[in-house]
Amino acid sequence: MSWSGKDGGRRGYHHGNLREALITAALELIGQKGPAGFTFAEAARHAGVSAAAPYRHFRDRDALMADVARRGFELFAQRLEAAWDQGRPASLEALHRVGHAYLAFAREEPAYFSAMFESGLSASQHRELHEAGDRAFAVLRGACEALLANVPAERRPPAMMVALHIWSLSHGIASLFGRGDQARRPLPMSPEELLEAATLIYLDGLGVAQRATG
Amino acid sequence: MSWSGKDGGRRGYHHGNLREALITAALELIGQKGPAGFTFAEAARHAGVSAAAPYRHFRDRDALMADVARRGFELFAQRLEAAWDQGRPASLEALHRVGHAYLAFAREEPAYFSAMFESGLSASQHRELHEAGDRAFAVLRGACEALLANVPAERRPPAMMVALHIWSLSHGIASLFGRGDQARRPLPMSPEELLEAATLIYLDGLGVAQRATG
DNA sequence: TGTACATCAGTGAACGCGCGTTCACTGATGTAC
DNA sequence: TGTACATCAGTGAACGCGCGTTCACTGATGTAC
Repeated sequence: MSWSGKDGGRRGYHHGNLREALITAALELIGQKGPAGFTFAEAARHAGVSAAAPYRHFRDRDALMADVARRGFELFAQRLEAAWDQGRPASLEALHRVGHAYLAFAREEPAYFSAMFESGLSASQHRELHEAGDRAFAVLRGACEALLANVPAERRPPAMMVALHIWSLSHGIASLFGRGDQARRPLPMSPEELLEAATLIYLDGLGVAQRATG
Repeated sequence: MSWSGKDGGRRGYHHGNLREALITAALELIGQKGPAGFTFAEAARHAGVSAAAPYRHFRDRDALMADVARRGFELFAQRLEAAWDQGRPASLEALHRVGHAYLAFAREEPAYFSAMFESGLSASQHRELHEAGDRAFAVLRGACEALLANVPAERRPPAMMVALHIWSLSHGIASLFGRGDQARRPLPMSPEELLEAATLIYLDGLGVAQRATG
């Protein structure tokens, strides 16, 4: 039974919250079988509803997938934002927390992660999806700006570039080693350690690590 | 017509090279519609052959996909190896070439790239796939060892870690920005520039950039 | 408070479709003698 | 060189299946008066 309710029986002819139930079902299926192994019909079955019912809420399978991905990006942005916690107590420490949050999201929410990055949806065709992705990136970018704030202007690297570098690094580690559904390759160290070490070395190369800790 | 032959007609009852033709068809289909949008039946149709014919060459769809991915890793390793060119004329320059080759592969061979990294095949279940992936990584690892050779032993970082860092960075950039099939997000600089800058900064942080150029 | 009515959110039957898979078969190819 | 035979690599028909989608329908809910 996928729909909520204490008594274990449908409350009536109407489901009550089918839209949410379909999204939950989609997440379960994507988590189990990857973004390809999820069909409109099976999501309906999971929600305990006829195959025609989902059409009241989503135009087609892609629309449902896009909504899952959008929610994923929003949850992702929230998690990163919470980890950043306005850069307290120090921006470097907070940036490490953001990196951990990135990896934690990939590990704990593999279904969202798949829908966001591997579902084959083109962000250009789904405006809200694109915007939600931008909001998540903006958190990382804001963090990098704060981190660089103490660097003298004449030798301050562009925050945009730094944010792209750290995003790419985090994403690469998450994709290659940090997935929850299947450990892709064994590592001599944890993904978290790998990311933290790389971040430190990179910031050292920028010459901002020491300052950022102060 | 997918099978080779000058006259444009099947040479006879036998295809002659169906195995290759199926792999070519799979690559076309994956390139067009992603790793999910490829079926055994459609690959057969592309090869101009009945739906039952592929079973003479592959146990099932997954076996064909795994073979595509394995070939992808082997081609990938060759490209990286050629780009490295034994570290000539200097290891840093050669390492940049390897990075460019990584991005070029993702852009020019999106079908292979998808099959290798996004097809949902578990490397643990396909030994040859795992081994082929290791051979590709070994090229990068060898490059990092050469790059670090001039660093005094007491402050030399582990080549394994450096290779993992650079692989992750390259893979992240390729996944997020460098795909040939769909430009995922606009960038203020090219993926190549982004990767090259990150590599330089990172190596600077390791304290090996200057030595490596010499 | 009750009633009539509009709207909403489901049902379930039906359809065409393509896929995966099996099967007995047969044309083509290679080889032993 | 010819012939018999084994093996290989295809065919094409058939099957069950699940999916996507449409449709007229109907039970449930909300609201105007």
